[in-house]
Amino acid sequence: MNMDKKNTDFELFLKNFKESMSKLKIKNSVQKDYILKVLYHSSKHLNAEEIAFNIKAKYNVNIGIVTIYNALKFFEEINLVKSLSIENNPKKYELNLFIHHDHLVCIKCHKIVEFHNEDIEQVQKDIANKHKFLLKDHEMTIYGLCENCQKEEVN
Amino acid sequence: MNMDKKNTDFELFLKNFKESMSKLKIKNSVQKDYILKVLYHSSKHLNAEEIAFNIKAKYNVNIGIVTIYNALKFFEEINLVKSLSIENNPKKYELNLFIHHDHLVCIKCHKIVEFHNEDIEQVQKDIANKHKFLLKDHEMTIYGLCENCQKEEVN
DNA sequence: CTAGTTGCAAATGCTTTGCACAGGA
DNA sequence: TCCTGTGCAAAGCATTTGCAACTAG
Repeated sequence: MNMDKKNTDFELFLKNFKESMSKLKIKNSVQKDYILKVLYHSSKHLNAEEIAFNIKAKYNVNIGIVTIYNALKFFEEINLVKSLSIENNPKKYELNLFIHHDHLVCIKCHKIVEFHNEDIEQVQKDIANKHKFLLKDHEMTIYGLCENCQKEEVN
Repeated sequence: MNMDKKNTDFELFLKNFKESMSKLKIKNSVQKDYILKVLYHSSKHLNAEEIAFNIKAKYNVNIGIVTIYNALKFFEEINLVKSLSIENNPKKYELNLFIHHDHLVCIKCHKIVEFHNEDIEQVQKDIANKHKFLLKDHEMTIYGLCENCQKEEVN
């Protein structure tokens, strides 16, 4: 996907989002637009500070960290964003637009790789049923050493 | 398992633990003993404050919260204890003595149910291999509403 | 004796809250 | 205009750090 295509896709997504908000009588703001824009275009999961930093770096716009937290909380409530907590690090956020996926995390460099696995999707249903839980979501995180960090371990 | 049996088991476990520490030239302390005792006898996952509270309640012994954190960190390093972070709540700890298991968490009452599933154990290996990660561990947490909380939802 | 442990007080770091003000609808 | 969203300053809370006193070996 080239950049023009991705930008157009984003504009479309943003337009839809803003229309939905209007219907729900929720105010739009440029701050929310920028947060979504950065999340949309980021290949990595970002924490609140990184989102603010990226907006400043890419668009030279300052957005208060409180606003970022407020917006992320709101986005999570409406299920547009998902968060991921790894150990004691700050929460990382990503848009929740596509198919459910889980994460592989390198315990050394903290690189995150996404994966999707149908067996896991099925197993979660069986386990929830067995324990009479009404399934809402699941999170699977595999910890290990990525290829690069394995090499460095040898040194 | 009756209480006498469980206490005897614990005494044996503690004896072994202390001997291992001695061999490694690591000092023992009554504080660590109490922390292990509470974790051993708890059916639930406990956070640092709860561990301190339980030691006070059951044995009328005061242990500084810093000491609890220090000990838990040490226990995690030697792989005797595992921790579990759920959303923004304080980390919960459990002894890591038995077979690997994962968790079902009720999003309403925060009840935690443990489960073990061989498919998940196998799938994690396949995924780690596929992405050339050296597998260390994994965590799977299923979120849902437990039986009781589903009933309450109706009201 | 002495190196490692304890635990108070203070610091840290992420996140939330209180509130005055700005800006969408 | 009215009401919600923004964002500074301050608070909150789990956890860590600095360090003096203590203690196991």
